[in-house]
Amino acid sequence: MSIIFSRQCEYALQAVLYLALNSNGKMISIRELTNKLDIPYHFVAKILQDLTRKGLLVSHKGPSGGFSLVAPVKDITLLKIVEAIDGSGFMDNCVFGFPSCSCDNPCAVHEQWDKVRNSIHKMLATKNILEMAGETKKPQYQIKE
Amino acid sequence: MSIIFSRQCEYALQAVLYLALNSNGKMISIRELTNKLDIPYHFVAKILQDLTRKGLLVSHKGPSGGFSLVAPVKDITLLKIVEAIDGSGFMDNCVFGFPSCSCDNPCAVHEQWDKVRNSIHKMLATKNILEMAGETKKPQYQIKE
DNA sequence: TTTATTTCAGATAATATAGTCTTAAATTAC
DNA sequence: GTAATTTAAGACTATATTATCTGAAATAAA
Ligand code: FES
Ligand code: FES
Repeated sequence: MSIIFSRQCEYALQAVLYLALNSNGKMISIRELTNKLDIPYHFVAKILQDLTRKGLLVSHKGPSGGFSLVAPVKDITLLKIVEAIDGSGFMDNCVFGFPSCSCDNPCAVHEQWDKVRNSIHKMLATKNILEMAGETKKPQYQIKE
Repeated sequence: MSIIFSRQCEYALQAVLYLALNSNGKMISIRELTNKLDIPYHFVAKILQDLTRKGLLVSHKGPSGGFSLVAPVKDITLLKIVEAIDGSGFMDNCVFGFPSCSCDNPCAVHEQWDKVRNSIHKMLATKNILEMAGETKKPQYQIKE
């Protein structure tokens, strides 16, 4: 688990990136996806269903069914996926866990943390999924045959 | 819970900062500390014992006993506390949760994440606890009479 | 129409994290 | 020495997160 996201969220990110890279028109099944990425079938199934309900994916049942990204891929950023799973405000809390995080009564690292927050936000929000896909060099995503 | 640390770790940070601000030679009891910070007594007790075993705090039993920071306060950074609780390598993982995080086969945000990592490291490692204490403006730490 | 494939939904189990309770041991103050 | 205070340690409970299992519903292909 990365320090910033839940497992669910990580799986969501991996899956969406896989869809962006490997679905050329066709749909991709949970089976293929979880096999390739080596992540748990049923658990990920639930996550994909969730993302579908939230309008980020489309699904289709039956043979040759599966999941794919919704049409306007350019609008999908990592941030949208993260917010769909971990909720917006996933970065609003104080590093020390103090009840409130504000400039009025800051903790010792509030100012620096604010900069880190901005960096993370930029990291998640500036590129869309297709652009992300191009920059990924993970063996799991090597398109085969 | 902040996105980067466990509850345990947050409590540890809060507690150590409290000790830095409020112990003027004397020891501070778990009771006082957890009351002031409004955090769970027994749970925090265990954390403080842990930090004591790891040499960051000293403890003393009996009336007027309690905890205080070890002598060379200048050497104690947030990073040391975090590493004592969440372990070192708490920041080594890939944002996407991919099995390995390296420059050889980077994910789409690896490069940017590396910068964030450095910022966080700097945030935790550059100032010692006493310096931190001075910059904190939380009502919980208002020193009373 | 039948069969195979696939998502969908809900129940259940396993694990990790957070938090509590109880008793013992040490120490101080009287 | 006795009583009060405080940390130490271990068992226990609660909650959240992660993961699995089962069966139903939809769909496509034969
Ligand atoms: S108050 Fe601590 S990060 Fe904002
Ligand atoms: S490979 Fe993803 S952050 Fe390094």
